[in-house]
Amino acid sequence: MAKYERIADDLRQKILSGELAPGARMSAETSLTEQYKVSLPTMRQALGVLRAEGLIESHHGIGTFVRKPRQKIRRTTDRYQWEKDRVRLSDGKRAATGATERDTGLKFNDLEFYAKYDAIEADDDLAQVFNVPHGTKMLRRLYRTRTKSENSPLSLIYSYLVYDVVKANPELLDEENEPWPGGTQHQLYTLGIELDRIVDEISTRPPTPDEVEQLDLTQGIAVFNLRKISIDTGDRVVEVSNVILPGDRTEFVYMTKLKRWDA
Amino acid sequence: MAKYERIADDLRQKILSGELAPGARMSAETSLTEQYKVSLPTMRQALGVLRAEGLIESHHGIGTFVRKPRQKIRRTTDRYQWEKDRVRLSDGKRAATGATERDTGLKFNDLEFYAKYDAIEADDDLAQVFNVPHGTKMLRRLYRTRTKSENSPLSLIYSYLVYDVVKANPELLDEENEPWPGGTQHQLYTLGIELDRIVDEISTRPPTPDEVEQLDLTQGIAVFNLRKISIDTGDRVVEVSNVILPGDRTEFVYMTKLKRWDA
DNA sequence: GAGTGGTCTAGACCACTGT
DNA sequence: CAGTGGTCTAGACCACTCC
Repeated sequence: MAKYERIADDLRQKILSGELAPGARMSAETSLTEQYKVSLPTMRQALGVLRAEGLIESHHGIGTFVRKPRQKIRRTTDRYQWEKDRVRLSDGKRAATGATERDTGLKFNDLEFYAKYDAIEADDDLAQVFNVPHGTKMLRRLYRTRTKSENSPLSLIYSYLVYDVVKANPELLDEENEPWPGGTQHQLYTLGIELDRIVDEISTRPPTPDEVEQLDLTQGIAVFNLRKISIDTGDRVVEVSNVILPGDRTEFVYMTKLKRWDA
Repeated sequence: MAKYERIADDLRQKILSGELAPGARMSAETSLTEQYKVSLPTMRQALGVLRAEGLIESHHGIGTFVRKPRQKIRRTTDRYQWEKDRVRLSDGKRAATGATERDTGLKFNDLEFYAKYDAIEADDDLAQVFNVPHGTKMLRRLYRTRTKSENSPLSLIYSYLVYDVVKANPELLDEENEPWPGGTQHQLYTLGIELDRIVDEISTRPPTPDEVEQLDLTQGIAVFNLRKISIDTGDRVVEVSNVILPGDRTEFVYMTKLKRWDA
């Protein structure tokens, strides 16, 4: 077994056993090289292994620390029905709280919303999902929600709608109207659209360099890619969202109710 | 910007643009050091970045290759109802095909099953999920399914049942009876248990060194951790599975049907 | 300024694969 | 055997953070 693996194993065991507690500062790299009697690059390779496993994180000029488990965001299956039930409530009640607050347990005032709209032409992928011709004009909406306290972004959302459908209500074309009380389901409601079902496709992949920066990830932490497809009562795809969620903070919970056997 | 980042950016662009096609063999490291006029460790650092992004993979003694996108396993929401519907079919029909074949599109004969049973005492986590005392005797079942063609494992499954519940049917205590036609839902049926609902909790994390080996992953590829909780018609937790799935091959699809607004 | 992690080098040797 | 990637060293310099 390689030296760096032995060192990584040793340090991993110390972390998992609690000898090195979450949040604890580790010895400096130069000091560790003396302890383990190896060269600096070898020591750094060992630490790189633990970093990729999400066990430690290093901060330039400060030190290397044992990583604390992060607060999970639970995204549950009943979220969508909850949103639908709220669509026809009064404006005030809808504005009081949103789905993000529900997932995180945070308050409206803890969060900072950012939205940006633009128009694009449907690429092959979008054209296929929406079942519209390639090049169809689409409204693309970009959302970012950050917590004020930690200044940590919760997700990156890219939402797509067919432009000609949306323009029936010009208020929906203006990003200044975000955050919209009641969210997308209420926005669609103003167009006379009722949702029949929502399909979630969940995959995971390594983050792009851009996402590492935007979501404040450390090396080795994957992202969830959630594609959410909303289908209306006429079996038409009316909205598609790509939601990028940090893998270390997110948990999905889906409940499948089964039919009873006939008596 | 650091040298290794410039090199990684350059190679990444070549891969994404298709100049380096999927499956293509890259120049040897020593050759790349000459091209980019850097030292070997720096070159290796650049390649390490791309490896962590899942774009390339290296094989000792052979070379470094552009990674091909892998065939996805789709795990859909209607899988559980499909399993339940099959529980009361004849033995022959149940034996003909299983849920794994359904997810992957493979045939029974393409797959190699492995099961190992043992008895353990419930730790805090299991005791809480099952709502039984700490230390309760549990049947732990370990499953591995591999494709014969690729010899690539599809998942690692750890399934837990309360021992005293299972022992009513001694056949369920013997791993030699696996693969059991109709799977866990049919096994529970022989105990007189009918499932009411199944809750899936999905999270993602970096693989442990053991999982990297078992699932044939490369550095930087996360795993899905699916905790599947089966609840019977008496609101009792009857089975819990932890399923470890390779992040680069798996996609979850969940459909949420919404109630209609009152007319 | 002192201490930390981040980058980089030139060169050595080893381990694995295929011929 | 030749060619490949994997490991390791000793030492240098830089960039960042805190005091």
